Amino acid sequence: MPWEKQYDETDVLERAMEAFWARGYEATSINDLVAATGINRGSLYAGFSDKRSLFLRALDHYDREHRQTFLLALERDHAPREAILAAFRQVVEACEEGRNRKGCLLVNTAIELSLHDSDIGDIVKAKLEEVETFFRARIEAAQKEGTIRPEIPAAEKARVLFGLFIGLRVITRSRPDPVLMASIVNQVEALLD
Amino acid sequence: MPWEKQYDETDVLERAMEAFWARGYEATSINDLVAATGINRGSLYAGFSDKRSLFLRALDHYDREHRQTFLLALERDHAPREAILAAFRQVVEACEEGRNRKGCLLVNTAIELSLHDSDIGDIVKAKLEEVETFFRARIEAAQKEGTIRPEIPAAEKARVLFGLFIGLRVITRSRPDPVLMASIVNQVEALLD
DNA sequence: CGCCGTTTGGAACGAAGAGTCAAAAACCTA
DNA sequence: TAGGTTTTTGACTCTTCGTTCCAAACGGCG
Repeated sequence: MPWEKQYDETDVLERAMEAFWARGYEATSINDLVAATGINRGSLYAGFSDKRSLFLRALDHYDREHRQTFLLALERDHAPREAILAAFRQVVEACEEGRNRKGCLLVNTAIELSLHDSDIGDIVKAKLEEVETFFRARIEAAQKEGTIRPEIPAAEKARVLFGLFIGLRVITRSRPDPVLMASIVNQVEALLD
Repeated sequence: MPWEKQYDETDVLERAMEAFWARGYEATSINDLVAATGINRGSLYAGFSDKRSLFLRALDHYDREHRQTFLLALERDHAPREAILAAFRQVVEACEEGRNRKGCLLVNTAIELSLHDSDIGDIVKAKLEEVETFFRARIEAAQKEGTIRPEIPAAEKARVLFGLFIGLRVITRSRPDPVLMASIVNQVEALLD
């Protein structure tokens, strides 16, 4: 019967994701992916069909292991209002400590591929909408709790936070200036008052 | 003596810029550029050295003809406070009319190339800082005029507007939802009160 | 008119791109 | 231990990439 693959699929996806995240889709060659994942060219094709399919899997991996994990952790560890603040603060923190200067793979992909690959565009759009939904849900929960004023329009504010968050992710990749990032975090606090 | 070039350099730069703007640097091949500009491969190399140099020139052309022209027109045609609002409104308008779904070349480039090409990174950073400066200068002018309250910290607010503006430009390229964009414009009004 | 230096156009180059294939290696079952 | 199946491997194809080169076309100046 079939025997087990020599590589761990999740491991390969993680490394491929890192490569795409760092350089983007077009600038990452199959050779780069072979080097990054450590498995052979043929095994890559046998296991993941082609470059685009691998990218799709890597993007999905990113969404689950980063975007979703990130938001769930915030939801779990913080009160609703603080969760929103923590989302911004943690991104800034990771950037300043050099842990993440690559921005957000979903945002990077939105810019690189959304316009010309509508399948990917739809995926990215759907996943990013969940970020907006996260903000809205936290605002509504905070309003129930009494930590955000009830007359604030949750959906509208969530959209603004979403826009500001996207801006911040671009900034972390291209101009990680602490002063600039601090101003944005401050504004988030103000937005919730 | 040498005779005049058969093509208009500015014209070629404009078309090359459009190509890079639509697809990004890596995804635009020399063949694409030959097709887009209408001039021959050899003439492209004779006139612009190589792909990267042509991109640099196209980026500079974008900065002058779009970013700078855009901001100067706002400064000329609007009162300080309204100029800020108009900046956001005009971007949304152009997007909704389908005139510009390509986002901003500087923002797109910030994400695609800033991290791995520091020359380009520096240029993009400098040009984008002028957007932030525009916001700050308009706020300060409005404060002198009395149309924005003097106790608002101009530099800090300008940084927030800058972040929100970047977010909006990403959104115009990847998820041009009128409701989403309207919320952002509304928030800008609120920010200036 | 004929020379000179540029521009032009397209063929041609080597390198690198994505993707394929067949033989060897590896594991599981018997 | 031997057979059957699947993964692994790296050499291979074919295309496209960015770039170069050179002969032909051209316009101004003597």
